[in-house]
Amino acid sequence: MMATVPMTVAGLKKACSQCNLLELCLPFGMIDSDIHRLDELVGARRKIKRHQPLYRTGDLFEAIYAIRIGSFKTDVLLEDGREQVTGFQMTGEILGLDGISTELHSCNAIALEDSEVCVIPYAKLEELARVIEGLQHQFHKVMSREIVRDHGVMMLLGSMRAEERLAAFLLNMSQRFTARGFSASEFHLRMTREEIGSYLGLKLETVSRAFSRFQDEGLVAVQQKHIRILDNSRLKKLIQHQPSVR
Amino acid sequence: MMATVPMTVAGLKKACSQCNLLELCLPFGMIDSDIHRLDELVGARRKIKRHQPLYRTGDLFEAIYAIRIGSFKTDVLLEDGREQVTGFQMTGEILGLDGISTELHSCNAIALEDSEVCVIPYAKLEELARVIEGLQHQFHKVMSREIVRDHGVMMLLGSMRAEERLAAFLLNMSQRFTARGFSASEFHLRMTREEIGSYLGLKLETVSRAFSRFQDEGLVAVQQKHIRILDNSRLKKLIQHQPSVR
DNA sequence: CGTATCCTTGATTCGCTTCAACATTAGTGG
DNA sequence: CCACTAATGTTGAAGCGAATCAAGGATACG
Repeated sequence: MMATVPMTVAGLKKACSQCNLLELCLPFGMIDSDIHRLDELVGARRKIKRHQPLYRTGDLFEAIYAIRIGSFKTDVLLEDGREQVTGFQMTGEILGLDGISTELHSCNAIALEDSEVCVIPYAKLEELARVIEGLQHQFHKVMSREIVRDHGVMMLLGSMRAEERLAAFLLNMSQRFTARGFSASEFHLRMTREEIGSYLGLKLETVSRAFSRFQDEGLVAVQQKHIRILDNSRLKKLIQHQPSVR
Repeated sequence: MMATVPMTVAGLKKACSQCNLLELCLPFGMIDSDIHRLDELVGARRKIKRHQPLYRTGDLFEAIYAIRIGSFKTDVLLEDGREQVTGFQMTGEILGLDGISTELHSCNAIALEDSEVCVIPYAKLEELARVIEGLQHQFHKVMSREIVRDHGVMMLLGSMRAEERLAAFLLNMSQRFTARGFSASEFHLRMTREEIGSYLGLKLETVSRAFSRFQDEGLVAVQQKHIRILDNSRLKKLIQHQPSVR
């Protein structure tokens, strides 16, 4: 039942200890000697083509995934067809934590571009986490970080206006690109206006209009999916400033 | 630094193995022999008066909490004063998971009524989870469940209309009261209209109006905080039905 | 290179918010 | 125990922000 993971999928090359995403991924903060012990944890790699699912709602939960290359969105669908994007994930981030609770995945994870993930069999993770203190602690931190992130999105959806939401989204993307060694001020969004809108609780037209207004006001330069942030500090102010001074 | 927890606060009476909240709380699903080993985990009890915080944003994270008596809200505050309620918690539910990620709490947990919690020192929890497989697994499930719950709230905030949100909220409360052996159709809300509104991303007036409309249509009987659900199935339909059939 | 997808922009509509007044309940102290 | 007062809840009218409907334009992908 818990046999060795097949080595066919993408070959079992080097694992965590050789990976350049260390500072972003699960092993972040672990000591070197522990990280070497992780190499046995990552079973195989899996390539996912653009627009293809890594997993779907209802799929049996067996592993979590660390993104090596590319990016994903996660979404939840309502019976009547409404979609809510619950997050966008970039390299080094972990997918699949939703499945632990019921042993079935509770959302869809869709690749936004051709991507590759490390498959981390969950049973093996729990086993190793019982032996490697640092791994246990890091894993808990990853889950907790996801909870904190979700609270931030609730704040966004529940209390912010359209332009504030988009500003928060852009600053968040910028910060995450920076953490990956890319430019903080210039980047390429992998998702459509509709997906951004779904994530922010807005319609795609509203997202488009907000982009245009930001452009008019010299906050950002927008050319389709290519974004250049021109005035970071004014974007930040936008988030915290009440519209009316009351 | 990690000395024994003082036994003064509320005395160290019997712990998990004697508790009647087993099926709802952390030990859910664990085998009896393991549950007995949990008794050393729960350090002390702590009483929190109505409107008082169990912890606040920025507080050092040292423990998670299981609610024994009463109920709480968690919220996040923005610099400009805006509040987002991120959840309401009832007996058996776990508070404080947000603190693991940075070792500082990232939200406020406020008692909605006079309440009592079991203090679970986090260091001790990690330690025990390395030895008791069932505890490890249960703890992970609790965290994952929180993530899944948060995704549900995002769906609510991002994709639903005011009446759908309130219907979803009422059904959720009903289901949780049921799980605690209370009536599914009649219960007392501990939170104000403003707090419900903050949670649902609505103003208190909108919540009040939605309640009134539900009452007019015979879905529920509302008398301030006392709620009686009259037509459960119609409430459920409300959530899934698109307003327009297109 | 052609076509489907994605994006932008305008006009109008609609749902929720805001502002305001009043009603009710809960909490406090005499 | 009752009177008083603050907190909470209800309801109406008007305003506004985002959704909807609609058309045209740019891009990217097969």
